[in-house]
Amino acid sequence: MPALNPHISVDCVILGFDSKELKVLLIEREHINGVSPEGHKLKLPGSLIYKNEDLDKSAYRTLFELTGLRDIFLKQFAVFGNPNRLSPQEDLDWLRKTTNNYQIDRVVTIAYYSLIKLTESNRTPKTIWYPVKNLPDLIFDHNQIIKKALEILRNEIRSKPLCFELLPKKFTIRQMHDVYEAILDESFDSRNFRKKLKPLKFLVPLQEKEKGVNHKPAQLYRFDRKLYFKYNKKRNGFIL
Amino acid sequence: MPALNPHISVDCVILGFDSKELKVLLIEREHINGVSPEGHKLKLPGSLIYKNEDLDKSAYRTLFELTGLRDIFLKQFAVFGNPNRLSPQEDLDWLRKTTNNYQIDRVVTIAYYSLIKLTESNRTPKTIWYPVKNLPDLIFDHNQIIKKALEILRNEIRSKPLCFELLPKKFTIRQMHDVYEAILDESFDSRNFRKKLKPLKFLVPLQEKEKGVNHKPAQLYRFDRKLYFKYNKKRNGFIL
DNA sequence: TCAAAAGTGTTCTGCGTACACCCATGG
DNA sequence: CCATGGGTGTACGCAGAACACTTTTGA
Repeated sequence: MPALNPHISVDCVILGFDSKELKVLLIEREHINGVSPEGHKLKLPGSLIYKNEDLDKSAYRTLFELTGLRDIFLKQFAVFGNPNRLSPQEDLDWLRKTTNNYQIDRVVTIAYYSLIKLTESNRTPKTIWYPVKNLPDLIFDHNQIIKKALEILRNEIRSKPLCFELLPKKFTIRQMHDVYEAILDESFDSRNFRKKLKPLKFLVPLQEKEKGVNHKPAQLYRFDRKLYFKYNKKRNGFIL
Repeated sequence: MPALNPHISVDCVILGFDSKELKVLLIEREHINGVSPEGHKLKLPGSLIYKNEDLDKSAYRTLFELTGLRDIFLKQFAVFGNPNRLSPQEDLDWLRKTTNNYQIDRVVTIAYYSLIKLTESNRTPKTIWYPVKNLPDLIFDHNQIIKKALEILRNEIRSKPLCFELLPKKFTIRQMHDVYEAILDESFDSRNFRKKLKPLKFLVPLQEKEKGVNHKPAQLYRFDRKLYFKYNKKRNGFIL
């Protein structure tokens, strides 16, 4: 294993949508000598970077190691560098014990966020998906990191095609609608919402409809990224 | 002097407006033993942080020490952590020589941007204001940092009251207009521009007009920050 | 036949945009 | 009296917002 850089870490705020609400991926603080520290505190997936590792690479690696997730979009969104962020003392003690050979003093963390669709397949034993409303107390400043991620997401989702990260490849208009409502915590008239989507050429209707629902089955669409970049080079606001 | 943390630095992209174009504050790379290194390379004001120093504090301190500027708004906007960013070798050699007692290996830098009005008073001997178009080659990845700062600024200035940072306390509509044109590199119809500003209650007209100009003197305004926050809590787009 | 969501159109209002002329001042 | 920018108003088109009913399916 390469040497760690004990001054800099990455933390990932992975947000998922289960067709109802927005959830964040948390993991249990690793046990020390097989014993769980008091309180079973939860944390974001994250770790110290390696000495010669690019920050983005480190974020992808960490996420994969801790959750098995890979090939998902990750975006750096903020830095948390308060000299006292490794508190309370109990949390710092835990960190020191789980990184044996390093003298941990102060760690500046680079925070990333990501969006993924939530299916049974990413509910591994290691990962806990927690609704973003009413989170429990997390380790260090992780509550604050999530809060900031949500603020940034709410701004970016209005002008970038982020919602497709939260949806399956084939999706219905209703699903898009629900994503926007869940993230922005605001409700949208479905007729007006559809009207806005109609002219968007990068929403390609498929020769396929929803199945096995006890109501009129909805048209399925896919997102065409190429068309998006072709027609939206200058576009400022995407939806709403 | 407190101990430095040789792993983390801050760099400040200070943008100024001289009523014509946007300029960025650069400083000369410090001399080594009184001898200027070859090429007289320029750099952003920035330095390593102290061991126990908050990142924002460090940015304010650094800026003050290197340029004499204080009490200006500074905002963290990105992190640059490429393991090879301290290149070319010549630049790294220079950095090592000017921070004698520290072993510099890899430095992750936290970048801040700021906006100020450009007057004779901030043109100190130490500072060089360089038009952001056609910058020379700067040290390390500083060209890239400035490019990113401009991208972010161009987005933020549309939805936040940043333009007032670039203007004197008393300003005319024309001056605001020029700021937007300079930053967004786009031209605006002056009648429509004024029309958009009319309803904004936080633009308070003063009992005072421009003086000493050889044309009809313009109304002076001030920006009322309290009114801004009162009326714009939910407002999404500010101008344009 | 019922429940549940899909899908469709019109009207009104407000905002962005295009565009031309007279006004006040200093030189 | 001239040059320079300050300051004003109107008409058009598009886009957002409000709002109700018919359709298709599974149970």
